[in-house]
Amino acid sequence: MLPVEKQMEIIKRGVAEIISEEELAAKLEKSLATGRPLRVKLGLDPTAPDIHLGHTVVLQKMRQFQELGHEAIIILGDYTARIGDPTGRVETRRQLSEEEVLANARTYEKQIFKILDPQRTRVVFNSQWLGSLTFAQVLELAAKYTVARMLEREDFARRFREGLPIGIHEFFYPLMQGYDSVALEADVELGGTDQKFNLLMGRTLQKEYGQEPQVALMMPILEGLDGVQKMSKSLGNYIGIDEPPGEMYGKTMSLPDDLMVRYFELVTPVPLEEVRAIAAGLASGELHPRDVKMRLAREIVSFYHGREAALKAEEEFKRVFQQRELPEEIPVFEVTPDLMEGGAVWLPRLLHASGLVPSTSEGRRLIQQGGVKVDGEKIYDPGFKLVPADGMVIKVGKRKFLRLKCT
RNA sequence: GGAGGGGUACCCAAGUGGCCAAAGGGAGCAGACUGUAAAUCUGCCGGCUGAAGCCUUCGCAGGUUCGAAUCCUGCCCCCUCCA
Repeated sequence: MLPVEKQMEIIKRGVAEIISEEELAAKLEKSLATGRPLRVKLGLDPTAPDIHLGHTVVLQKMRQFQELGHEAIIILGDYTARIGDPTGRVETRRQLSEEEVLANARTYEKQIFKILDPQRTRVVFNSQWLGSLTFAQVLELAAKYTVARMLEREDFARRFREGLPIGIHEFFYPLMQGYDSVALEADVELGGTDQKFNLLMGRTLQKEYGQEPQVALMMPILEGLDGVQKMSKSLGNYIGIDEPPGEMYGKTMSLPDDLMVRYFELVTPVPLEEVRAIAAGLASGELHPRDVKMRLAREIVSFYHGREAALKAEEEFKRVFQQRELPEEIPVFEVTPDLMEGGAVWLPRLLHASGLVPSTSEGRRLIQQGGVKVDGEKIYDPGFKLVPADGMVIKVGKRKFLRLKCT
């Protein structure tokens, strides 16, 4: 194991807040002395099984703990998921069946292990202990906290202040999550900054149950592709870790420049000194932002798909977006007779039929805006009738291609 | 239980009888430029065989009116204050 100072440096990379650093150092000290690794806990809600880069911020941190020799414990909140987290609350979230939770959990595991070392990861379900609590035990747990203190939570406080509804049972979520820490005797709990209250709850409850409180380590919430809102699937501004290399690479390239350093720090394994050098290089103008972003894209794709796939994605990106050439693979669309009128096909209809655009009107608009090319030639006439030829290539916008097939 | 406020397009948010397919912002898309699917600027942004006209949209269902997102009735949902 590395000396405490060195461990601290690695652990502190990218973190938003640690409560508290002194306690963490003390725990590391003790761990080093006794040879007992720290138990690092991370709770995941297996309702939405698709992991994107935003989720990986905290997983990367967990990986760093693993690499330092500590014990990673992933809690799958199946118990929570089956009750149905009401936080979204506009439409009451559907309860998940046991099978669904298990299926999601399996998907989750598969994805998590793209980042974590499965040999050194313990995955547990919190139904294991929460499911067997009696009502009396639940009351005992609930009695350890007060409504006033619950309302300290920013989220609850805001909703309370603004008169938004808070379900009584919602008060139990922090309690349940905190109880997980008690059940596991966690040393450290990881989470996003939005989890602060819940992480602190773990500390409070551990003390109540006579344990040494865990260290709460919060990671920042990663901004999505738009650079403003948090990365989320529903906002569509995400990079999924199961996405194909080309998509991943391209999406990374569409990040606003300002976010590059942050991404290096939070979602890549690039060493800290190097990240600092990159930041400095960008600030001084020594490094070209585009090249830095390409490096970022390469790092991200490599992490999930390997070096080779990353380089291939990069070649493809250069070819299509820098040299404006055709991509290696173009989906083929067969022009069927029913689309044709007198040997030709109305271009917007073709675009619509092939799925390149959602409607012919949209196709017409794109044409008028100069967004459609046929064999490299821009078409401006929305009434354009195309006489299709085998192998003809249609380009819509910057990224959509289609090769025609005629029979 | 009583009094009041509100539900508008992907999101936020204007609009309170015709000028509303509905301001503005964000997101998204396209073009120009470039350094990339950055930034900036410009345009588009319900649907329709093609820009004229038509069809469908402002919580849901009816009604008044030549005409309704806007007025009336009922219903559903959300919020505030009081109890």
